[in-house]
Amino acid sequence: MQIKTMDESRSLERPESALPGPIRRTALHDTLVNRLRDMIIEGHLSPGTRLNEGQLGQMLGVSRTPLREAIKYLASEGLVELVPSRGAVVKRFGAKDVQDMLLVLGTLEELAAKLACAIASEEGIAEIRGLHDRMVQHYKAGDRLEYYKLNQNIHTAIVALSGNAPLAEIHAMLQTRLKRIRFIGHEGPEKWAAAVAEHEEMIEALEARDQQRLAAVLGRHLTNAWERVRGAI
Amino acid sequence: MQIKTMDESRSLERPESALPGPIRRTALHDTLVNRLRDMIIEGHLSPGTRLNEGQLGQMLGVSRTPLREAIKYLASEGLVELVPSRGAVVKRFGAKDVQDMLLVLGTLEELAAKLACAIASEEGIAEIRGLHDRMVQHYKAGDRLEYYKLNQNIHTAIVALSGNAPLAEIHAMLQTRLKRIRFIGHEGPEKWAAAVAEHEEMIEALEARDQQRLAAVLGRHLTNAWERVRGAI
DNA sequence: ACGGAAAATGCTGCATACAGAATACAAAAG
DNA sequence: CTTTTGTATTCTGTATGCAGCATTTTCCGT
Repeated sequence: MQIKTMDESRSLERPESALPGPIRRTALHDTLVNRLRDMIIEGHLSPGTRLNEGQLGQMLGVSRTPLREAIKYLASEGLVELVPSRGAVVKRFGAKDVQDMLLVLGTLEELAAKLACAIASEEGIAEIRGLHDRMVQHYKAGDRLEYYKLNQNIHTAIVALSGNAPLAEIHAMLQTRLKRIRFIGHEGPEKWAAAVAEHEEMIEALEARDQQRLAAVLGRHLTNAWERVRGAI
Repeated sequence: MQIKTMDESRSLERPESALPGPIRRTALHDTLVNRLRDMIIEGHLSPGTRLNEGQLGQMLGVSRTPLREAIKYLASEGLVELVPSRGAVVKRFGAKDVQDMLLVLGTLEELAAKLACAIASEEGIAEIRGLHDRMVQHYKAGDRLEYYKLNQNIHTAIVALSGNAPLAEIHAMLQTRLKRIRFIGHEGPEKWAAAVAEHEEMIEALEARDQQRLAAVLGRHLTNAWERVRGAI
């Protein structure tokens, strides 16, 4: 076998058009990945079920080829499991898996908190304060779904403030895996209130750039998250 | 319907898939993923180069379809980047990316160290001691490649001792991304000796189940790793 | 000669087609 | 009635073909 180094394609600098991007050309791949992810997270594809390619492709209006590629992508993300000659099945998480993931997630968020306190811009912090305020409004209105979405966004935004791209990427992956679990965990009013209070403290610590306090409350927040979902598994 | 959880087929020692190998028992997908990974890590596909599907498929003896699926998998792993209408290019890491990844890797290893000290079995620790001793032998023999492999294996094994599967998985992903970088970083004799000494201290701390010391030396080890490779980027 | 537009080439993205494996079902033997 | 075996169907795994986009080359006008 001859493996020769492939000829170097030249610079290939991507246009990197950040903002002016109309949703003009979105590759089908991304669309499929997102739709499949949503179907798994929202429970339309429950854990353990096999992903029938023909059926699923017809349902989504695409052929099997791009669908299979999307499934392989999700497999690497850890949402589905590839079984030889038998296709893909939605991965199921046991209680220990969830606990382990929350532990890692908490550690990553603590790291992100330290970095964010050190280097975040004032605008970035203000943005998170804005997200938080909107989240509180949804909480007062009793809108669980919107609350939930903003909650996730806040955690993601804090990690993004760390300026560490790989950290943000891994955090997003773990959060995605846990979304399905959290989707189930419907905590009672008192625990919900406690979660909101923790968030308030988080924002205050961030605004004060208090690394220790932010890391501590994040750790507590994740521990409590485990308490909230442990019954639902 | 029973779902049996398949065990890891990720072996440490890959049989270095021979060319005429009609090993049709393993799924082609895994084979392709591994071979592409190796080609990227070992530099046969340098960062920035486009992955030409036709050419690569012919080179590897497969058609484009399974190759594309493998590429999508690697994209989710972060080794290649998908550019719409232009295929996949080998991701290039800047100095900051490497530094960021090492920071996350260090944090994860510190977490793993704490867990491992708490729950590892004596056999598990003894096994790592064995790996370490073999590594030292290769060091004394001046065999860089074998030393390097055992070095990676030791870190992987420590993380595995934590008993936290998601942690191990993410750690492996990051380590894979960094393999290409470390493959380049040929440190001089004195730094090499320092690295070995750090490893010796790691093992001692693990055998003593000293969480603080193990976490500390792991952090120092990763910081030094950054010093060793920063020139090569 | 020089600049620019239009044709040409190569590659990706997607759909379809085909072969082999796994499962389900049915019939026959104990 | 249970078990086993042979067959049929469904689904996965892989190959191939075609259309569209990106880039390069060519050719014409100035």
